[in-house]
Amino acid sequence: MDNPLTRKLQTYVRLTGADTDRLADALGPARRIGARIDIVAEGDDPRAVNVVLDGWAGRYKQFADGRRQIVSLLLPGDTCDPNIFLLERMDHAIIALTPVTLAQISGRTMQDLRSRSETLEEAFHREMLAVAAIQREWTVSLGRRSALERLAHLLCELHLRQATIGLADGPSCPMPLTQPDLADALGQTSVHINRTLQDLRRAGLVALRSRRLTLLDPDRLWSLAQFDPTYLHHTRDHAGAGVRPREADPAAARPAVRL
Amino acid sequence: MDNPLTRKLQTYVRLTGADTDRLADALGPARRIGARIDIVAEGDDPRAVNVVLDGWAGRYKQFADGRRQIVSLLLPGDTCDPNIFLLERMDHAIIALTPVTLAQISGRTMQDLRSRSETLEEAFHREMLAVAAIQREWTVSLGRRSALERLAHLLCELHLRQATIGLADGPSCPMPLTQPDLADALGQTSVHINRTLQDLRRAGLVALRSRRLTLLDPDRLWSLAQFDPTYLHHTRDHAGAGVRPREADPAAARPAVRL
DNA sequence: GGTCGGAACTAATCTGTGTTAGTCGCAAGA
DNA sequence: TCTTGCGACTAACACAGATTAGTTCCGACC
Repeated sequence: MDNPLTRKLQTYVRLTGADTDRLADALGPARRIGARIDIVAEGDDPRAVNVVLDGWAGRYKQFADGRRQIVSLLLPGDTCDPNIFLLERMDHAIIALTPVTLAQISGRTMQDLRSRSETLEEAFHREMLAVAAIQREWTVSLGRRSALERLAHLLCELHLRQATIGLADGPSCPMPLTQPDLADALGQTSVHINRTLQDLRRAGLVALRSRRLTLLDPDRLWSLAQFDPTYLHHTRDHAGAGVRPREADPAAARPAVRL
Repeated sequence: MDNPLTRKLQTYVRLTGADTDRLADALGPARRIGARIDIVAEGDDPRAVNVVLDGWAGRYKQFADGRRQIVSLLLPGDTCDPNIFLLERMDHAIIALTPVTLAQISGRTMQDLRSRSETLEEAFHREMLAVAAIQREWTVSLGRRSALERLAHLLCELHLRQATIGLADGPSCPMPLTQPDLADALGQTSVHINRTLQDLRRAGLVALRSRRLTLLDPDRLWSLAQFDPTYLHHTRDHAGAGVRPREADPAAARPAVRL
């Protein structure tokens, strides 16, 4: 009953006890997957919906010449798309970025769940909308944000997404991505990620060590990243977990923070 | 009955006459919107689902300092998300990139449509999956593709998406985007778009004038872009419309085409 | 407790793309 | 017909970030 998927969906709608029971029953047995192992390969026929219970995973596409782009991150409570079983072939792969615990929900069960509960149906729809919005925000980052803004924005997003499901401890939270992982997510090289991270540290905005992130000055970080959490579409209030900066100044034609 | 939305959904599932009739009835009266006008503004409460019947629109986000990123393109038959009415606030705006004809489906009607027909329900779900896949592919383009590959890839995508709904004429199709539009979609400047376009022309790969695109050498263009149409997830066969190159050589560790 | 491999970090150099500042052509309106 | 404005196009120069080639650090495993 207290699994991250339930907590996640609770941020969109108020689930009844019956809903959470059904959800818990729907989850298959937990599976452990080691770090750096593909959970799903490109070209697979996706038979079931995978739910991340613990650890981080990432969707990615890789070119023949080795270039790789991580296209989204799956944190605890995230699913590899509630409708994925409708497709015949995965167009991308999913890798465990840390050791990961997964549960599966079969396509059949998923359809049952949604047809039995309007609330769950709505929750999954909202979840899909939120995922789409995150993907759009990544597109914006890769297209128009500088290295510094891009990294700052991602760190804001990851902190908030974790705070929402109770995984943040005030201004700090897990951040198990390596610098090469960050590079593949942000469309850069690990060398440049390192430089940019140093800049953020030197500016006193974040601390990041032993896989743990602390937002030292959330206000200035949000402002630098022009981070507007609206896009995460959490309707019920969990956001920020004590780290909600005041409204950004809309008059600022440039990020308020420079380094 | 022969509207682009129907044609689009037909690429995913086989719709019955009853389905297409219901769809046609669901569409509200057509609305004309002039080029460069916002169809939906950021912050709006989305009451209904907009469907593009004619013309091109684009989702975008704009920063206070003027930087703009077009996050996706809406072609005829595309909807601004079948579930959008669940949200309270648009996190991005939608602009008419050409004069556009729209129809609306209210949230209520949309829910009716889907609850009355399993097939329509599945069609809309598949449509959402395809849209998500396109968004991921854009993320890959912005993150890891060079200017040349990026532009080539987008042109392939736009040609194929139009071919699918019967808007392409063999290897050529409408392409009403201006170079500044392309720049905002590809995360670049119009100056560089122009340079890159000249390169593609000089290589004899495409012709683009008076808002019309012709793929002069689709095989080499697909190969340059490493374009793999799987991600569009059209299960029924409309793709290519006579311009389907043979399978790309998976052994090629580098794009086969250089300039 | 050593060694091994990958992640963190640094520095020098290179380059793809941005910036700035134009010209030209064309289509819409006055 | 003349203007106006925007899109297509070009050139010179600047710079953010890539590339290459390391060294150091740390944790996992023998």
